[in-house]
Amino acid sequence: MRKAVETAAQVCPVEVAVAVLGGTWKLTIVKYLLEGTLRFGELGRLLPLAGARTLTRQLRELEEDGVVDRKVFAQVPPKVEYSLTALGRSLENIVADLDRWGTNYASAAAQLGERAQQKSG
Amino acid sequence: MRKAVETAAQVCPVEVAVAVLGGTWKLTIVKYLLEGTLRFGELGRLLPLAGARTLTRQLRELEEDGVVDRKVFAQVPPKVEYSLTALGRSLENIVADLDRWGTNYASAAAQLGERAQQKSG
DNA sequence: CAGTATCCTCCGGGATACTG
DNA sequence: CAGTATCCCGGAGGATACTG
Repeated sequence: MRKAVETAAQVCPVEVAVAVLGGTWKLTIVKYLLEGTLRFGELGRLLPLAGARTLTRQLRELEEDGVVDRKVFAQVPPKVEYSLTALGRSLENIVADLDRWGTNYASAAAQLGERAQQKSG
Repeated sequence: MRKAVETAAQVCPVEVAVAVLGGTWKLTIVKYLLEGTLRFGELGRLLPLAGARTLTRQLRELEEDGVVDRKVFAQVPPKVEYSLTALGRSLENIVADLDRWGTNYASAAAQLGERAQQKSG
């Protein structure tokens, strides 16, 4: 259990959830993996803005937190497959809800933004 | 719209959700506000680990992102009330799900931890 | 009471170069 | 292909002192 998660556990269960899932790219990774196993390079192409080092770390943390499973094939060229654990799959509804909320938020925020512009402009 | 949120919007709706809700304390604040309006000091007492400066910033960001509403009473001693906007209230189910997931995670992680201990110890 | 101002530290995340 | 090593920067979050 990572330190951030332990601290969160002292506070509130929802805080635990954000400690595990809150990193940049993490929930998007989970969202993609919900559709099936992916190799490292495939994830990289799906997330063009994420660097290899960052992507690696996010995946390692998700692995350490028991959300994703990492399978290394001992071959040349190397091949590593990422998939969700049962814990990861249990996020399906939450991810779908957050996706809807985020979509809705984007349009709502666009209107907030317009009003803010009228205030300041 | 905060920069972090804008960046997230370029990536995926779920990333937007974590950009808005991902800060330390934020979802816990929302969880408490779902039960009713709270004053600044009350939130502070509910979150003893959060400093005043941090709490203030989280609340301001939530306000800027249209999740919470801040109402200042022009009186001495000062009084400020925080409540959820419609956007904030729309998080009710998500917060409940994350709370359940976090609770379940804590017990599942305890067992992962035991196994990890057996590996490394 | 509800903050602000100032300073500080830690670490997430990115850029680049290199490797088994 | 799937990383690691190294360096760097910005920003989140905390401690303390002060204020309208």
